[in-house]
Amino acid sequence: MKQSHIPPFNETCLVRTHHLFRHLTDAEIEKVNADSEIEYHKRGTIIYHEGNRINGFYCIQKGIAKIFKTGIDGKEQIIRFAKKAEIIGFRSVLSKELACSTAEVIEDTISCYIPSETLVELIKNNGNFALELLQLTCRELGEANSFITDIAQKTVRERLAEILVHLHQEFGINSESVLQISLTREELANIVGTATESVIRLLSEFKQDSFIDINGRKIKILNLPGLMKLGNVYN
Amino acid sequence: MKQSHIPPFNETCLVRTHHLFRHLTDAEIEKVNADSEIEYHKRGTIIYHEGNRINGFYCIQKGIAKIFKTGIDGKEQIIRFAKKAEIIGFRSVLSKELACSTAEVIEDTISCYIPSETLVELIKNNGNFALELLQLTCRELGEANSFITDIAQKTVRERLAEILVHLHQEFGINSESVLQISLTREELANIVGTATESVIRLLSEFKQDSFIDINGRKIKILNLPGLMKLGNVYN
DNA sequence: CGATGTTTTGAGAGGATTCAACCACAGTGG
DNA sequence: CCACTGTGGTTGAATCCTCTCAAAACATCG
Repeated sequence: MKQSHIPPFNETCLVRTHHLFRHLTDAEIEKVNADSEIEYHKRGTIIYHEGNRINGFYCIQKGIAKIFKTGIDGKEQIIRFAKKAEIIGFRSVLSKELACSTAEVIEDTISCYIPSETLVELIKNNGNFALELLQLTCRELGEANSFITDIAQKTVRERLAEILVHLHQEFGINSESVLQISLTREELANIVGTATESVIRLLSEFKQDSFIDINGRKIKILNLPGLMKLGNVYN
Repeated sequence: MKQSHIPPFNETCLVRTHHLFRHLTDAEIEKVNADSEIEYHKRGTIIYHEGNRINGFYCIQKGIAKIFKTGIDGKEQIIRFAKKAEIIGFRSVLSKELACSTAEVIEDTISCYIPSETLVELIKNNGNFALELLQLTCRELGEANSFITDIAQKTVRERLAEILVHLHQEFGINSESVLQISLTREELANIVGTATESVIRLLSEFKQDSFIDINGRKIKILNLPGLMKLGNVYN
């Protein structure tokens, strides 16, 4: 529960701008803003930890966090990332279980902490909001199911190619075609579900075949369609 | 969309008895019962098919269905099972996408089809129901995430042992310790995410080590704690 | 400039898949 | 009644993908 104390940020949560909250009334937005707190987290900070109780959820305003579960002998499995306008931690809040994943910052975040009572009240009182949140959860569930199928059926090579495509979709590339998210080889391995060394070997193969170019943690996407084909990604 | 026509079943949906629906008012239950239709499906029947639009969801009253996704070259990946009092298909209904999985009956079912409008109305008008459904979805999402971690990190042997434990938890055993769900070797493989031959080999290893006994599709659980240990299952 | 963490590369071991052949059994039809 | 056919289960052997272990090169940072 470490929370970095950094220069004040004189703004309320940007709730108004979040798709999820678009159905809230002015009064409700008022309430959410009043109940919530801005938090600042630096790279490497844990926002919440697997096994702990959490009494609220977070809406990311800026930065990126990785959400992962810890498996046997401590190996982490990255479930997803959360970036601007996405919410994390609500799953455990709603199912009233202890957090079953850890959220760690990989790019300094500003986030908005909203207590669970506020969330539950919104769900109970605002049907459109409840529906919106349900849809969001269902979409996440659908993605999780797809990932299960992929990880069960595809080879490591296919999965790595697919993950690169997904990262491209989710975080985009800059003017030089470099992925806008910087991950260690180990983190990539922990998404794909493989060993770090395998990721390294495959990345350099992809490089040799001109699908990508690598410069440290900067991955330049040279041939997106090629990667999609490699990863059997259709969409 | 094939629907077996079998002897009439003079009852309304057993909505009242479902945990999920406990917060409905009498009027709402009336409405659900009026809107819904009983359907009978025999083993092998498809309740809904991946890629099709579905305009309602199903509440299983009796029997078992397997929910699976179809991966590369048609190999199926079983995501979960649905038995009495569980609902299927609502995910796609709510996220307004085409069905992204197929539901096939593996033990004759009686189910209750409820149109999506009815569901959406309930969510919008009954906050407690919305919350309940959200919690259900969150729990499913949590399970999916655990499964991702397992499938990514455990060996096939561990996963198979774990699946046997899960099936034991979910479907129980009869007086002779035989699992109350009957699956082909291929179906087992499609849960675990492996080849049919691997399942066969491992099952007979488990048998040799007296964890289980096998008689065709009947799997007798002889040493549950042993299986849990084998599969690194803690709970 | 040590010191620690990350990335690379190599070699060997092993787990899991694939391919192939074979058996058991039930249902079909001549 | 029995050959015929199809599905599900089993076993063996060869192959290959992936992991593990080990060591070295790099990088980053106080």
